[in-house]
Amino acid sequence: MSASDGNGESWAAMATAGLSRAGYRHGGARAAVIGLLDAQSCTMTAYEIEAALRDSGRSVGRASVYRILDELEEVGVVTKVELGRGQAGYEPARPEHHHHHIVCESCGRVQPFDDAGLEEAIGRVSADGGFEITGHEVILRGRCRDCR
Amino acid sequence: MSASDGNGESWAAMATAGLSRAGYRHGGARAAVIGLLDAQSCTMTAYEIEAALRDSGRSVGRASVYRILDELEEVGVVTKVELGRGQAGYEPARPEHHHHHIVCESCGRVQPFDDAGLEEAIGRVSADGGFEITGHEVILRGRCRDCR
DNA sequence: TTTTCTGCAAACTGTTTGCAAAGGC
DNA sequence: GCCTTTGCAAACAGTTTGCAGAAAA
Repeated sequence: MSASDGNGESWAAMATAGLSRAGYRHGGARAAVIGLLDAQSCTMTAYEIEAALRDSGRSVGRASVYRILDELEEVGVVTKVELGRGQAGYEPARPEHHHHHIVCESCGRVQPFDDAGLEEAIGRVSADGGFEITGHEVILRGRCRDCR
Repeated sequence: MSASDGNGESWAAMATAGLSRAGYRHGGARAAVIGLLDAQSCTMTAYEIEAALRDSGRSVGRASVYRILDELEEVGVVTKVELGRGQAGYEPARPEHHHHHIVCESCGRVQPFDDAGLEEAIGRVSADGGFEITGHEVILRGRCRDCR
C-alpha cells in the first residue's frame, strides 16, 4: 500500500513521494522539473527541459536539471532513453503506458509505439541469460513522413 | 551477384569491396580497422579499437578511427550500437548473425543474444507507423553475473 | 542552525573538424 | 602528379563536478 502503487495518484505526486522516501528534500527546482514532466507523455531531452522551464519563467540551472533527472531515474519514476548521437531523452515512468520509441534520423523527432508481442518476447529473453535484467529499450530508427 | 551478397566471402573482403564500390580508396588505416573488426563477433567502442590497434603496433589516429567507422556504417557493413552513457559500440554487420545486446550497467560488459520471436515482433511494428524504418536496436540493461 | 539544494562556471568525455603532410592510383 | 586519406591538435556538444550562496527542515 505504499504511495508508489500509483492507485489513482498523479505521476507528480508519486514522483515527489518517491523522492522524499529516498531522503531528498522538496526544493523549488525539483518541483519545477516534476511539474513539467508530469505534463509529458513522451521524452524530452535535458536541453528541451531546460529551455521549457526558462520559457515558463521558472528557469533551473543546467546542472540541477541533470541532477534532478538522475535522482528521479534512480528512484524509478523517470525513464532515460538513449536517443543516439550522444543524447538522452527523459520521460515520466508510467508502467500502465509502457512504450518504446521510433526516432527520425534526420530531424530527431521521437514517436512512441507499443506492442504486446514485443514485450512478451523481451520478457522471455530477459529470463534467459546470466544477467539480472533491470530494464530494456527498443529503438527503431528511420525517416519520418516529413523527412522523406 | 555482387560482392555484397556475402556468398562465402570473409566480412573483411565484403567491407573492402563495399568501400571501393562507394568510391573510397584503399588506405592503410582502413585496412587496419577492417582487419581488426573482422576478428570480432560483437561490439567494440571506438576507444577500444584505437587501443587495440595501437597495441598491435599499427596505430591509427582517433579521428581516422571515427571517420572509417562512419564510412563503414554508411556503406552498411558495420552496425553502430548506442551503448548508453554517450558511448557507441561498433561491430561487423553479418546479417546471418543478427543479434542484440545486454549491457551490464556496472562494468559495461556487452553480451549478445538473439530471438526469432523478437525479430518477428519488430518486423511487424516496423511496417505499421508512418516511418520508413532503416534499422532497429534492442538493449537489455542489468547486472552481469560477476557484478551482482 | 544545520544540512541539503541550487546555480554558476569550469572541467570532462566522447566525437567531429580543419589543416598540412603522407600515401594511393 | 593529382586527389584522397591520415594524423594531429583544436573545437564541439552533452554531461558532470566543485564550490559558494540560498533555501528547506
